[in-house]
Amino acid sequence: MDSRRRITISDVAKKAGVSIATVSRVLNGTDYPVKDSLRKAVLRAAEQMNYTPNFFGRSLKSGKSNDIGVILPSMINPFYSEVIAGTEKECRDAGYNPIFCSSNNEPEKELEQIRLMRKKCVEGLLISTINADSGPLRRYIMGNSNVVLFDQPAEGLSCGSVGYDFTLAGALAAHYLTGKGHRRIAFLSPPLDRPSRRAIFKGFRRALEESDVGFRPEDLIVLPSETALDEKGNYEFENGHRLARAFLKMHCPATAAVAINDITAFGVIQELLRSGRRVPGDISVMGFDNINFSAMVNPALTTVSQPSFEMGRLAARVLIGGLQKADRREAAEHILLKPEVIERESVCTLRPGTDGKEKSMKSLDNQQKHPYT
Amino acid sequence: MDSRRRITISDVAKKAGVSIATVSRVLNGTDYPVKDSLRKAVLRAAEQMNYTPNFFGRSLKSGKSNDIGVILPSMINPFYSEVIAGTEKECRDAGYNPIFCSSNNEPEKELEQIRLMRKKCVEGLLISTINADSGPLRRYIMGNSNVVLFDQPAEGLSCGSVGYDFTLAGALAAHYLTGKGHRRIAFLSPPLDRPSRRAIFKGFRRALEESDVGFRPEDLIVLPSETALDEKGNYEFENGHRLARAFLKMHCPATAAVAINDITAFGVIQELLRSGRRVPGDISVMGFDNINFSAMVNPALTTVSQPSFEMGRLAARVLIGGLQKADRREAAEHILLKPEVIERESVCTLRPGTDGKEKSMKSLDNQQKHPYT
DNA sequence: CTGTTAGCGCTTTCAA
DNA sequence: TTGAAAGCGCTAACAG
Repeated sequence: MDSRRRITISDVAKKAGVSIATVSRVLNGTDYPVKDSLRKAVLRAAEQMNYTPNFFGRSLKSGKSNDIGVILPSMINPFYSEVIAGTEKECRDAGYNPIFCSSNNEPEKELEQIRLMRKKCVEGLLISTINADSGPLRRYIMGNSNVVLFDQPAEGLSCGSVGYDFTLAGALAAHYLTGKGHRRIAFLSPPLDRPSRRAIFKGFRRALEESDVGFRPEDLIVLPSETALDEKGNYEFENGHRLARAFLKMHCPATAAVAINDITAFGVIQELLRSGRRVPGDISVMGFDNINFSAMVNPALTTVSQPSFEMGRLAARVLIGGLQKADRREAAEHILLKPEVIERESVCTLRPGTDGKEKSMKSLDNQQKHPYT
Repeated sequence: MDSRRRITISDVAKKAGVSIATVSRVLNGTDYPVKDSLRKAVLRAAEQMNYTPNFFGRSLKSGKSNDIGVILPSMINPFYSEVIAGTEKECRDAGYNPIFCSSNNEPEKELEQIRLMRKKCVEGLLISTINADSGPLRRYIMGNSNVVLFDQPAEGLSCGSVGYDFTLAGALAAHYLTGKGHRRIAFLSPPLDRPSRRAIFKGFRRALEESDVGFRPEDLIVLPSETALDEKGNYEFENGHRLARAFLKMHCPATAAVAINDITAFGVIQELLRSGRRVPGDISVMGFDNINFSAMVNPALTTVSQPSFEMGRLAARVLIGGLQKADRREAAEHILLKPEVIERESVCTLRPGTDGKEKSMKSLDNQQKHPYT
């Protein structure tokens, strides 16, 4: 960054008229005893020369980088932006530097990023993996130390994790909607290839089957393939458009639709609105995630929250906690975050005994609580 | 990451029965001549031991880190998420690793991040500064090398920059709206303390004054102070709510409102809708930025684009270009990105000769082109 | 073609 | 209380 050669510790030592050892001692703020006059001289020299210690020298010597690698499927998706915010805060507060990188939803790239992080000697790794099969991951994650997985479940990896109860989330959505009087509920999703998606659907379906309303296979609308993700990354919205078109085309009689996540729900709502349907008047829509924007769209989205910021923060906390324990043989920590339904405006309550084609009522009334929390 | 001591180059050398120099040569893929049998032995040993070179050793020796620091006001704001995506792509394609960090909109923190990046010996720095006064920045940005500023203008710094024509953006919005028949247009913003905000307003006001419609001071509605930013970072939306309330309370007769950015516009629209106004039926709303979500809200937001992804990409490109030029005395590169209005659904066209209280017409018609491009 | 060796900047023993 | 010196892992100049 300087145009000139970088100032090193020995430049400072020379100027202050002391040894490099002394410089190192005062600049590292240890309680090592140094005569006050020398200490002042060092401080002044360093200040005057605008000295900045070189991390590489230090890290090479100490074997510690102070870095934590964070690998995400995407950095443009607001869900992960919120994770990043939580992670960054927690890491910096603890004196670590997070290094974020995205796998861009490509399994091979994820592995590449892991390799890169190893080269950079990160002290730990936070991963939201898209390698459904944990095999390849295992190769790079040796021992159970210093890695915590979050967001996406990964079986058979003996490392810490911060997960989310996707199954319960699906169930919560089903209960909420049936509680509002809906008897036919469509489930709208791109291919159920990720464990998280499958879990949401499983919970949703089971909750319906265990209630008196039941679930009909024709109410599951799955896209044949995911929309290709462009550079800007908002393929999920486009998925929503396609899903709504499919829904409309097959004249699905559902009075409510659950989309696999908030952005997809935005696409569904927009397409429905453009086709002349009212939301939630004609059909109610729910999402999953509760990203910031869910509160900003119109109608504001009723959704099931996945605490993104908290997840990012906790993942960092678990990792750092493990780092600081000398004893690595301790059991890895596992945390499971709970979903919660966030009531807003995109779901209407149906009057009992009707078939759902009536007018909407704002669902902001809180009278109908869901059975879980 | 391993539970055991890390494998070093000399471990590999020992196992392969060669010197460390040979290992270095084959593993770095130079065209340095090495006998084929030895090369194979090295490769095999490295593979078997799962050897990963240590960047610190390499960087210390070579003086190059391959890292590029990127400092942003926020990582949760989707505008910057898009910048990040562009930057990450460009950096990785060129073999650099971007290191993202946020100043959290705090000038002091920005400086701290710059210091940190220096310690980490980044080869260059990309900054969207919030230090309006470039004085403190200059202290850390010595020489004109290896820094490029983007997004926010900063005067008097002799480094590369990728800017955006905020003034033109403001003018474009004004022209677009007057072209649609609007004669009273409110300008809604938190305090005009940042150069970018001031520039937008300046362009907006001047365009109005130079046209036949003029600008009235009472149509500028500025919040006394910005909403405090919470951890989740969506204070701009709240600003929009407050702005709309102020607009309503003062019975502003404007038929259109321009908000300082898209998220603020979302807040404005939502509050207007909740007060019973129709958008764009009763009042049209425009934003600035064209973040991904602008297309997802209802009505979809008509806005003036600031090419975020492109900006991030270009900033990285300019920086890397400079890095690779041996001659640092060359003039720093400056790029100015142009705004463009993105027509969607939040602006209606007024029939000439009426006072704007009539019904909306979808503005998706493209008949009325704005005078710039 | 291959190996030996000198450092890169820093921390930290060890000796004074 | 201070300084000398070893050495972290790696690259590259130099010698063979």
